[in-house]
Amino acid sequence: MPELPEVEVVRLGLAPAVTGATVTNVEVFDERSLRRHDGPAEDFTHRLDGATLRSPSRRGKFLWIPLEPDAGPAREALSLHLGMSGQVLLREPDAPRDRLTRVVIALRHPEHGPLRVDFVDQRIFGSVMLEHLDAAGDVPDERIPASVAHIARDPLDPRFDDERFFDALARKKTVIKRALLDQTLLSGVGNIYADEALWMSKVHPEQPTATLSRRRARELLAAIRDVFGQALAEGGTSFDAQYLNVNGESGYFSRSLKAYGREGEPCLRCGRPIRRVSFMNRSSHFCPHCQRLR
DNA sequence: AAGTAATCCTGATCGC
DNA sequence: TGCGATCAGGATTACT
Repeated sequence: MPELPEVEVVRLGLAPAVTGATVTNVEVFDERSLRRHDGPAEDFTHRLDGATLRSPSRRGKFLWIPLEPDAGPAREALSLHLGMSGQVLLREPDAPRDRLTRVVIALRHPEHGPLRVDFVDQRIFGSVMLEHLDAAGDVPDERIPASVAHIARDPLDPRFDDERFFDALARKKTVIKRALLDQTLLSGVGNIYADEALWMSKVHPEQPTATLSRRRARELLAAIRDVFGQALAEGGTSFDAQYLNVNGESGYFSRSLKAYGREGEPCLRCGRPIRRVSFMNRSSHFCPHCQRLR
């Protein structure tokens, strides 16, 4: 499932294609993908049609493309969240559509000509919407969508405050994996990269956050950045401008996973079998030998 | 404040 | 061959 690296690969792929392009047509094939848009599909279609797009931004797993305003700072953005199974595909204008395409946005770029942005989503947990951009508060001139306001910065954000994150962990009365998945503490981490970062830093997923030493918390945060960077590097190498594959399940990043999905297979450090346990209605994969509760 | 459960969903897979 | 059950879970909301 798409987490920060996958969403960033989408952003990087979209940037040259959409920046400065004008929307020439919008088609909604399944209104459920607009569930989070405040208004009917026609409202979405009419407001987006004719708009000129700016360079896309991202925080955690949230992606948005500001619309060029008549004057002053951008006030509106096209927001996308991939949910569990969302994909964004760049296509030629007359290319066939994937069966699971929910929304199609046709563009004309001043240099590259016409092209299509297809939002494909099997499980429809993802969403597309138009929403307001508001001042972020802590940084002048930074504007973020309303749906992102309550999300913490992600660990690749230069303004992410490491010490503040450690302080929050020390105060929390919960276990570390739950904290990693809490997007208000830090954003961008999902089930797969949580397991990977915990394995890499040898932290047990159910270690209470308050008992994690500052030093181990620091190692864990470094591991998150490592795992993200590695996935980004892989996504970068297999990136194709015509096809932005972000399907994590069959996706390319799975090649280097050390814990997730490896139940019963030998731990790549100690050789003992990786265990899988049920946790928060999902799965945790970890090495019971390397990752001890302390 | 923390944790649980329900909600939103469909395609792939598996047992019978 | 087909059919029902199971699984994959990110974010949000409503409760306890």
